[in-house]
Amino acid sequence: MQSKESPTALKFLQIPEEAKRDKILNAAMKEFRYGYKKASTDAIVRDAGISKGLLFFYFGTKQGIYEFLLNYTTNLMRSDYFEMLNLAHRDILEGFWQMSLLKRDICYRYPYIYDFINAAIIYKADIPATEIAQNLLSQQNAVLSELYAACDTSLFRPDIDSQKTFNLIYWAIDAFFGDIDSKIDDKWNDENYEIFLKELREYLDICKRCFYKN
Amino acid sequence: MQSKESPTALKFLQIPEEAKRDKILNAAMKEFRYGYKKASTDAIVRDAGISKGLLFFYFGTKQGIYEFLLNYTTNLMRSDYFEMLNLAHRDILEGFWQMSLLKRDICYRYPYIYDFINAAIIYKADIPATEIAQNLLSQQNAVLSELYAACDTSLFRPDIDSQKTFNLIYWAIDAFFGDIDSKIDDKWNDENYEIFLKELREYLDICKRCFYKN
DNA sequence: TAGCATTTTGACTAGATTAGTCAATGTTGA
DNA sequence: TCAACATTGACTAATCTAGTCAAAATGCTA
Repeated sequence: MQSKESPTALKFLQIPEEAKRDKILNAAMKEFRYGYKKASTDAIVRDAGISKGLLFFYFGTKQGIYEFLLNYTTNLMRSDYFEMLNLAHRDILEGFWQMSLLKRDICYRYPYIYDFINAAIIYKADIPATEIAQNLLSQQNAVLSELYAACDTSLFRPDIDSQKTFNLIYWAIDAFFGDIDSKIDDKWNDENYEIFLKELREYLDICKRCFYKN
Repeated sequence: MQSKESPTALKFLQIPEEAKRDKILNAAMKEFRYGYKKASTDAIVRDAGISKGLLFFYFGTKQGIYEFLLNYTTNLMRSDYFEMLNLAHRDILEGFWQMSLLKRDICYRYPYIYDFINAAIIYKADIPATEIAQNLLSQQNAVLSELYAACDTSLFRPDIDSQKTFNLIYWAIDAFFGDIDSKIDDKWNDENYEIFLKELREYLDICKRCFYKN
């Protein structure tokens, strides 16, 4: 009853060990970081520690891997962003704080997920299944707009353009993540988690003091 | 008297037309954007509009191209940063303003130079001639430290850590550049130059009002 | 005009890499 | 013991790789 071509990569989803699944996903995200064409399936299997045959047993084709990855990451981000939007106070700094916690969790599990998603957006030229990538892009932009719309800008200093204030806060957090990422080689672990949270909180406090009323 | 192996790519520097030189440099930077191994010399010549033979006539080997590029960009950045440090007022916002003007000029001429340099720093693993790349990295870090050292932090609000204030300003400018880059497809031209300057100035003014005394 | 040096070409090579296959082997549970 | 499934890795044909080189184009001098 089960077709040979498995468009939803059923076989892959049936792997019982989550750790193995994630190892394959991470290897694939890492390799697709620079777009579709430059990625090598040999490199993926080498990195994931599985055989060539198994990868194609799971996904059928290279394009199959890529499309599964696009869907997987899109859904992951979508559910997390929705959660964030629900949690978010109208105080945008609290919203960003929640988002940062989610982002940190995602990056801990999938260190290359943002690289992968950015590549999908930037290098759409050499990528198949563009509709999905396009969706992803508009979705990402939509989240920022929604956040801004939900944000109580009356908390901001009245003498400064609130969209620009919003951008400055967003950029600060984004750059802080980038800075941390470049400093940590083995990416995230539990001991630098606390340091990270403490420092991030300090930056958010500065933003509050500088960009908010009083 | 002239050796067959030309380590300094003399032949290339002797090209009279600057436009042709830049076209080759840009094609190479674009292709080396993801590190050394993933770059294809075929792609470079295709993009630069020259023949395969000519590229190797200029640079000898693929590694020759890469090393020349590393040297070229390092020197370019070094001279510009030195100029900036001289120009920089002790008011860091004015220093960043000068830096932004230089950066814009560089990106106008070499759209992929920052991608190239970042790749050299991040993916040092797959790159030959690591000493040069290492130099580049420490140089880049040194510039930020020098800027901070030269900066008159007494202009900042006294109730906020001045290193963090410095970082926030730097990050804002950096993210602003990134944001502009992602919006402009054909990168820079003369008409969006004015818009860019105006908006950047606005962000710097906000920084002044929020992070400086009074 | 001829003649020489320099610049430029692109077809060519040998070797590496590519996505994808498949018969064989390992593993599981009943 | 056996059958269903998971996993392997050597293998292929096609493409891509860095680098070569004889030939052609161009510029320069006289």
